[in-house]
Amino acid sequence: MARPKEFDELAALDAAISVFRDKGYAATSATMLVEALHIGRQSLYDTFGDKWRLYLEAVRRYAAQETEAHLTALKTGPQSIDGIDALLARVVATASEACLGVGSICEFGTSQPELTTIHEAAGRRLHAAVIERVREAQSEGSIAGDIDPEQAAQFLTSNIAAIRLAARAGVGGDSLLALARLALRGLR
Amino acid sequence: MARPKEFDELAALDAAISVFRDKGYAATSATMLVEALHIGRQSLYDTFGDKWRLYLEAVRRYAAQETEAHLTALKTGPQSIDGIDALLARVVATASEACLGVGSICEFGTSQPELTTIHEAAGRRLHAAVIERVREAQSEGSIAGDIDPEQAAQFLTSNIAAIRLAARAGVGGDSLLALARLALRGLR
DNA sequence: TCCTTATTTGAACAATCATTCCAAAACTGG
DNA sequence: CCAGTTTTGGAATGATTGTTCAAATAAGGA
Repeated sequence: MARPKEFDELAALDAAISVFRDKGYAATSATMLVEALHIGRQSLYDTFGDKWRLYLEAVRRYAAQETEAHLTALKTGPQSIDGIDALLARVVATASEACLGVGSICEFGTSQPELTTIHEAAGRRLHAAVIERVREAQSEGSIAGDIDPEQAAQFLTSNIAAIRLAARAGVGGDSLLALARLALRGLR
Repeated sequence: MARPKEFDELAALDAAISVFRDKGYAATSATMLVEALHIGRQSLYDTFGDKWRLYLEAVRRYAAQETEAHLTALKTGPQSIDGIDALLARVVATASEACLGVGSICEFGTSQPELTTIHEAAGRRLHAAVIERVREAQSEGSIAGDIDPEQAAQFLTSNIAAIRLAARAGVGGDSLLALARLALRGLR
């Protein structure tokens, strides 16, 4: 062995995430990536293959990080509804940065199987956790019992995307908070 | 005067809309546009200027068409709540096609003033109509009186985007309907 | 019918794209 | 200090990008 790896691969991925999240895939050039990751062109291709594979890896990492943060927020509070509330509050608080998940869905829809697989994996994980939390909240009486927990979970995750989209459209923080509050109100 | 125009400019714009709406701006090439619009390259540039101006024109036309359709749906039914219901139902029914508005927001956020202007113009128009309808529904008793009509309107338009985003992510029609129903439930 | 004026068409433009080759520089383990 | 490997930047790849030039085509009005 001689020289070990000189750059942090995960840090480079994070840099890629921040480029892709606000430029999208198509509008991001290899040159932009080289500058943002602070590594040489060849290192980029050696490490990540090509632009598409780097994108997939970035989305994968972003989805994992984001899902983890969501699950952590979900665990908040004495009551289950507090966790759901914390989840939405976190989304509002972080809404100033574009969501790579939303961007990725918008740009590619379900046309790229490799991408869809990533979204579905992260989606299922969050979905299951939200469903469980909704069920608990129902037995605690803070969510109406006549609501299908699965539909409620879909509604919540869908409204998370909606809040982020509204933020990207320029809607202010106060209004985003109102969106979160009304979404919750629908489940009472 | 010599030769009249050989192609329908508005039909060409509609073709441009359908390309941009499912490829996005950056991933759409001039060649793709030429093929989709069924006009020569030069005719395209003579008529629309360049790719960006064509995009702006497409978004403008799409926004106008979509706003009009929304306003029409809003007028439905004996009660005001029926109009709101029809609005959401239409969104669910047409959700299989990508929304150029959502795509445009996702791709550019508020970074392009010319684009933001278009969105805001269409947004204000729909927003005002929804607010009015919400107020009526409140006096008819089908929407809770303690809800701020402005926030309710924002919530509704935001959920319209959410439904379209969910559809783009592959969520089925039944689930989309459930999303619409839960959104409405939040206002009761 | 000829001329004028648009429109269309296809070739050509320079620029940029993602990607690869290559050789020099940088660095660590031995 | 040397060996060996990784990183790096520049040059070059062929393909595609958005855009324009120039000639050909067509349809009024004269």
